[in-house]
Amino acid sequence: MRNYAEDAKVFKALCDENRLRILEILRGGEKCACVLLSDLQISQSTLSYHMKILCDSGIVVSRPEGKWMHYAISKEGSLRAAQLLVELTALYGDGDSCSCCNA
Amino acid sequence: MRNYAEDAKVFKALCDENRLRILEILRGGEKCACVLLSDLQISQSTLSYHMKILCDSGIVVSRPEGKWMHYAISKEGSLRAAQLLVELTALYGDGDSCSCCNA
DNA sequence: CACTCACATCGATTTTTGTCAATATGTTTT
DNA sequence: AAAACATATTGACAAAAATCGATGTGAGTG
Repeated sequence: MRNYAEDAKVFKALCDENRLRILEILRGGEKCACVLLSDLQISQSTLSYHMKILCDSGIVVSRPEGKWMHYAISKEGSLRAAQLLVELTALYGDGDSCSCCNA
Repeated sequence: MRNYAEDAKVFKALCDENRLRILEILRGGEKCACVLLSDLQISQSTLSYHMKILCDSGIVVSRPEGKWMHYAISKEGSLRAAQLLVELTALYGDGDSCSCCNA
């Protein structure tokens, strides 16, 4: 039995344009919030909001260092997300048609 | 240069509980709308709305047959989605830290 | 210890998404 | 051609998500 709400959370992280932009930046390696903020046209509170969603999904991990926050793509989290996607769309059995209507 | 809106569309298809339930049903093979409708506690118009989103994402394909509509998971679409996820989270270069703050 | 700086949280607002009933469209059957 | 049926679309509304300014929190600095 699946927890659809939990599964959906992972993909919610990926369905906002700004969060995809953030990931694009993080693909180059770990970045601190100030870099992200200067690259995106959003306010500081909005960035914080998005980073929370990305971290909660497991795709991004954070590392506090003094008063700065560093963010990076999590290889494990990304892999889990990709595996989840594959699972959710994998056919099982022989996948024959239903015969409810066109019988 | 990426089209984030287009990329996001794929994942939007996966971030609603009802759409994940629909996919779970379709994993067993092609189904017509009436089967989906009877399995889910949603109205006919709501089902139609969700199917449109799933089809637009490429993850599901539809096949009209007379007055009935058959839906199935698209292997190609699913694969593209999984590849997209991998791309969007793939690190490039050596992925070293930024040195903007903690210099 | 007061001050500053970076980030998180809160409250309010706007935008987007999901939902349904009603209606339109298109197909089959009589 | 009309009736019946399956699905799509529309319009209205409710719920959720994104955004920002203001404020709170906690770490470094003078």
